[in-house]
Amino acid sequence: MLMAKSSASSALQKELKQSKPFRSVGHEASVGLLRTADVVRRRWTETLAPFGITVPQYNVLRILRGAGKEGLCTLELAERLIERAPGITRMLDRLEARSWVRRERSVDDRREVRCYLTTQGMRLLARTDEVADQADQAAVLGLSKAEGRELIQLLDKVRSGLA
Amino acid sequence: MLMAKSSASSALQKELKQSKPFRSVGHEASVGLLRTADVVRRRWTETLAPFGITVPQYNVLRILRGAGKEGLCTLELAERLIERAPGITRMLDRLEARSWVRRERSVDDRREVRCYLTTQGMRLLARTDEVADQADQAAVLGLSKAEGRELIQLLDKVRSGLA
DNA sequence: CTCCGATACTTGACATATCAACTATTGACC
DNA sequence: GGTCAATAGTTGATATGTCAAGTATCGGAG
Repeated sequence: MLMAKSSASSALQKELKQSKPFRSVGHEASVGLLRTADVVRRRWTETLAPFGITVPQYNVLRILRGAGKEGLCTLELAERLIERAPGITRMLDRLEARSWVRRERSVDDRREVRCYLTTQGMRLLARTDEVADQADQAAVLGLSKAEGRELIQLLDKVRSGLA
Repeated sequence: MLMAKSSASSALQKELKQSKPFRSVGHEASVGLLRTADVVRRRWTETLAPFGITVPQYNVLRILRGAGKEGLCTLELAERLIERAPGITRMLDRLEARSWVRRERSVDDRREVRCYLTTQGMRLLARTDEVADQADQAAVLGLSKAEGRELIQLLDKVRSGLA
């Protein structure tokens, strides 16, 4: 037989209303990745909106919850968020102003600023847990559990290839 | 046998220095997706920096190139970028100031603003084409061609599940 | 102890995104 | 023809990211 399906104009190509097919597998994967992440991020944004926090703020709070009593310093937070320090400083300013985070100079090394989740911050996170689970499930709604695992592994490979 | 590997603390879990495993496949996929997109975006940002344009600007220019002589109106651009109009207006302000884009009121419907790529804009894009291909390839460096296609399909499913 | 390079932020300036509110048109209904 | 809701954009305010430049502190060499 000549062909089973070849490149019968992909789903993404239609979404973008492109007349031409993608230049390469790499290009389509790249565009698809950014676009899918935008969709997932948007869903998370909606999920968190009722609580008055943004997605990056939520990530910071969750990381601090994971850090426990010892807290984390600003640059450690930046590193885990794959982000530059300036943005973190300003986000922490806002989170501290709303009493979800507490900061203080480290005694050991006075250059460091250690950050902790406050009790109020913990209460806020606790309230989000239920809807957060729902948003997670929504992200893989179209996938079987096996496909979900497959996706996770492919994403791992993409990141390690770019490292 | 008891188990082959179970959830032997995932790659992502280590990247994030998390002591606890992810709550669910959905959660890990969700986090992995956002994180991988950040990495890919960063690579694109570096690739485009020498040309003095950002990733969103590059996307707008490419969409306008694809639109050809008829151009596109602001909201059509917004729709293809999965983004709100306000951001587009301001980005177009900057692109027009740099002479890569031209805008004019539509004659048919004076509410619309039609946007076109200028000759200078085309020249700029032409110069980026080579490195753009390289960045695309880098994104799937860790993947075989078959895995690349697999990833594309899984991402399609995620988006259609969230639609 | 002092100087000096490295480290850990912080601040300023600009590009992106988002929401809400406002202006200009359009098109449909009466 | 006039009213009015819907459509297309723009503008203002806030949050996020990024780079470049500045401040405070640390740690080691002399």
